[in-house]
Amino acid sequence: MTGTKAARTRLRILDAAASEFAAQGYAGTSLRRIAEESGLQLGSLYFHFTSKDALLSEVVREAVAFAEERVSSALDDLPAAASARTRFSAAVRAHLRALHESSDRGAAVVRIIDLSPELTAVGAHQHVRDYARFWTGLVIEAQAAGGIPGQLDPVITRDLVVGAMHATVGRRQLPPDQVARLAETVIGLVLRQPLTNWP
Amino acid sequence: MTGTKAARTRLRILDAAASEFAAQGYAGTSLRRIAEESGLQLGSLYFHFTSKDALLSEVVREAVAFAEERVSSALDDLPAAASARTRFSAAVRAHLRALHESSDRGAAVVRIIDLSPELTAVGAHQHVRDYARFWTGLVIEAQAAGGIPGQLDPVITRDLVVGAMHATVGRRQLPPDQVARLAETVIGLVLRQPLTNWP
Amino acid sequence: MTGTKAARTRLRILDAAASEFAAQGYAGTSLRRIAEESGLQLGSLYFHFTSKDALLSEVVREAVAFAEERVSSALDDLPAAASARTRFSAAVRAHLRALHESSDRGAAVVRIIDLSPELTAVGAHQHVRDYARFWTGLVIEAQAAGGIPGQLDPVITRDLVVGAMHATVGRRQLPPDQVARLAETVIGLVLRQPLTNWP
Amino acid sequence: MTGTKAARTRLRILDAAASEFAAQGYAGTSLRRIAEESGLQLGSLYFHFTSKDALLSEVVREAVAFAEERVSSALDDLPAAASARTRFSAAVRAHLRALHESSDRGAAVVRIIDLSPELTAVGAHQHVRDYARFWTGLVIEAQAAGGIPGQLDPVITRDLVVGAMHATVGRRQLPPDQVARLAETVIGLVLRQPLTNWP
DNA sequence: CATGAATGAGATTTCATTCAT
DNA sequence: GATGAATGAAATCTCATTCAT
Repeated sequence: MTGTKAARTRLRILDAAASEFAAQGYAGTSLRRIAEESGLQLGSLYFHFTSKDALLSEVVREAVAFAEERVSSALDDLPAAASARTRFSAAVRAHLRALHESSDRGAAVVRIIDLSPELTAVGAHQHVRDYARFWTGLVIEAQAAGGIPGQLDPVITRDLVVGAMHATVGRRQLPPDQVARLAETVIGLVLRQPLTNWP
Repeated sequence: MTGTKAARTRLRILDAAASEFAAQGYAGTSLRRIAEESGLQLGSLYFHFTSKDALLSEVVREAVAFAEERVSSALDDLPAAASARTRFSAAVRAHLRALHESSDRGAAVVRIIDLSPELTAVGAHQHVRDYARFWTGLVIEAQAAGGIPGQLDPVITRDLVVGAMHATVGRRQLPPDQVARLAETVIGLVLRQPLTNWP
Repeated sequence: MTGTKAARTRLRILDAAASEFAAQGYAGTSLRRIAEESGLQLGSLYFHFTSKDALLSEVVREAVAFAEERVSSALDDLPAAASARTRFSAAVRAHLRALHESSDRGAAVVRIIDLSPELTAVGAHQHVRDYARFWTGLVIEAQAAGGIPGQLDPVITRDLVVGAMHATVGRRQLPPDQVARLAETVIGLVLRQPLTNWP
Repeated sequence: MTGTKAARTRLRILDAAASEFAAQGYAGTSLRRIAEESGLQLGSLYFHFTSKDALLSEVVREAVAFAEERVSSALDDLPAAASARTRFSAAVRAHLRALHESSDRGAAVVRIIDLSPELTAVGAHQHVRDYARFWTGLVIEAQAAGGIPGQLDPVITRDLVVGAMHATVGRRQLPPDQVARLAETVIGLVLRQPLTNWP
């Protein structure tokens, strides 16, 4: 087993919380439901998290870290000489896969990040900002390589690209092949690259 | 005076509700706050709307109608011979202006549409779907004219483009010139057209 | 037409109120529903009645008067030489018919009289008390004639007999032949008279 | 101590609820008052009962069980050879004592059973029906023994007898000797037995 | 005669949170 | 580590009532 009993319970809570936050938003999520989903009594949550806000903060932190780690390792898997277009494409694919993958971990970020005044109050925006900066870099690389028009503002462009990807997350989970189609469409639209892996 | 007394009160409520829904989401919005913003007592809301759901439904209906009307009339203002690229660009500009302008009326749609299981329950998705179909048409036109790669799925593409625009709506309202920059960036990214009106 | 327009509206309100009070009790009855049933707007009720209590008071007064009138005239229709048993039997039949007859006028009394602390507050108990005293007389007559055991307390007995009759009023209305069966059973039980009009 | 802390609180709530339901009816009863009478905060009720309906259901169930148990054990205390008249009389005495005694536990049933559409919704009518069937048996026994006219319909008769007893329950509680007088009057009226225990 | 618009109090229910055990 | 019991505030909604028109 991984870690102590407390650590495993903690994970169950985070899973349940991510799922609820993703599906109902911050205000729409009740701790009672999270407790039920975790197989705990309501009061027991407070042994693991000090408040609803703290729980949200952790969920967001984990979810961003999850996406970041996926994208980073996808880039690391590329040959050192990979082109900026290849790197950008790989990042898009990894990010979309992370968003749509199991257990709502990814979805949670997206759906909540935009909508919650609570996030700022909770100080979780820092994680998000770091990750965003990372994407700005990818955009600038792609512009330098001619994959994205150079005269566009890189920050605005990054917001549009990331926003477009986030908009693909819905309440139902998509099967992997549809996620792949999404990724190729993003790439085709943004980089104007001929599509790969396309049926 | 515009309309009856009730009609004016109704408008005040809808304004307040749009603003609250946009800022706090459905679950996070309290009718008490809407009442306060409208200068009414809580109970008085129920003279004008039968429930919170009904209020949401009306807000969404009005907001979508507002955006639709803006975009339609922007297209109608174009010369009959306008190219598909011109039409697409005009639509993007009008849509973004509608979203960022006019006391959250537009913003409400965006921020809520994605997050609310309530919308479906409330039957407001129909308005949204109609408007979405309208954008699919614009994408197909642009593809036929070579402004958007023809091999991309038009529905997915439409979701990405509209999603990118919606992601630009934040909690604070943007000044008109920033909205214009957003629009030109979207156009530059999607149509790869040389930017116009750019400082 | 009977009376002025106001008088006719007043009747519609009383009918609706009797029906609602009978079915839902005092607290469970809402003026809005009464207004709807009467084809009026809520506020318009107050032109005819000064409060919910006043409306209740009127309904009870009318309902008791209705039953009283029915029973009195049934007794008046008897030959002057009619026996006490005959008179008692006729009263039972008339009372039960009044209770189960159309438009809830009768039912209203029964179902509300017992349950409402409001009745006392509203001063409507006087009508009820008068009618009750009338029944005490009938019981005493029947005792004198040997139809009811003489050693029983007439007031308690009256409460039991009237209570038994009232218990027959339910939420659904009974067809006339079932009301007749009820009446003959009451008579058979209380007076031990051979049943009449029995199939 | 009797049972856990929760069990004791639950009892306090049920007592308060029975008293309120009996005095004010279902619609007229406010949970806030029940909470106050129980020495709890309003919200705390929901730890013990999921809704007002559930509370009503429990009160009725308990009250019927209480009356049933009293009557059953009164019959069990009789010699095996006791006559039907004796059994019927004992049942009447026990039922009336149960109704008028013990902090509204009994009264609650009576006053609510008739008036509440809610009872059906709440599924509590089953308990009531079972108890009613039990009384039908007593009536039939008494008819066989000649205590009640054999030609009367036993179900209607049972409704009348039980209805008469229920009508004796008022808002104020009666002292034991008055309850005894009531019982003897019912017996004298229904069975035409010479009265016993009579001052 | 009747409506339209609003009020303020109160209803039931749900919530995040606490703390003794 | 976790539960059981309770709290107090806030949520949505309904109610009887008022009064200008």
